[in-house]
Amino acid sequence: MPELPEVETVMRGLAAVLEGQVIARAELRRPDLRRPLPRGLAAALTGARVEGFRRRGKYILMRLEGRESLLIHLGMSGRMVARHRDAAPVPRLGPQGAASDARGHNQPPDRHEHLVLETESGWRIGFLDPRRFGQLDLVPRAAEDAHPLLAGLGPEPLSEAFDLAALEAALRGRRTPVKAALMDQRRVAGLGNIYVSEALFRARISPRRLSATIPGARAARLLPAIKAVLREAIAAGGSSLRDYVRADGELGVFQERFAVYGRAGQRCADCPGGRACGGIARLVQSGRSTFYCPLKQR
DNA sequence: CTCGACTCCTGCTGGC
DNA sequence: TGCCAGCAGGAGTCGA
Repeated sequence: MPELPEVETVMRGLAAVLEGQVIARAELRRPDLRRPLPRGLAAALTGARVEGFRRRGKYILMRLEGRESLLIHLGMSGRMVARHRDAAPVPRLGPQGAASDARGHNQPPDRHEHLVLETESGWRIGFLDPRRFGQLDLVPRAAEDAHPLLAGLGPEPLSEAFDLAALEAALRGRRTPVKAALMDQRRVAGLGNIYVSEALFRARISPRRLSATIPGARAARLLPAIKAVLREAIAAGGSSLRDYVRADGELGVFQERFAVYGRAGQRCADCPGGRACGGIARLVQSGRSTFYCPLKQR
């Protein structure tokens, strides 16, 4: 589910309620997600003060007072939901993210809520992940970036270090479609299926074009396209399609500004006049849907 | 090394 | 109405 903008938004929501707070209680409700969770996870969280957060690619790092950080990956369907004990009941999310009228009280615990944190100040944070593609781990603070899940990640696309030379280096010489190269977290960290499609549309580059042919003028268009679409999506609170909600329960709204993602058959924005635009096309690459305008993207 | 195919898991949607 | 194939924002593993 979540790509960099959604992860960034979730992290900010968590920081707003957890920074400086002490975790009074931590309950792990199952021993594994896709993989076994570290033993002692709940014990390590209980009683710890949360010092701060940072994001690396699609991973969130929650720094605990002491020697460890909690590493969080939301996978496809992971959500973090923060609620204060004094708040009014929050309606359950139904299909399409629509709120049902179910009352918050006396509901059975959500069977997909795998970790629950409660702070001394009354906040309750649930980690929910129906598909269980997410990951949680404890990582020594002194060597966060050496964690196996983080060590191989490519540059942060919104960092200054991610400049034209860095993008070209990531794409140069690769004989795979540029779509796949940009999805590869070892090349650039944080892009996923939505924002790759959107960035390629903005840069007028076909997702089928070989990565090796991008360096040069095309990379010069692609770099600002990547940065802009990510920045705009963060400003919009991410994109809410199915599972994703912000930690505060609000929905992101960037999905309303998708130019191509999920819009097969529709006309793309300001397609050149004269020739008939066949509309936005959908194709499958590496088993994932790609959306693009065959006329504008070359 | 590099690739695509397959796999993990649950839930929703759309077509019959 | 009910059933079921297909699809979903991710990423590790495997074999060619």
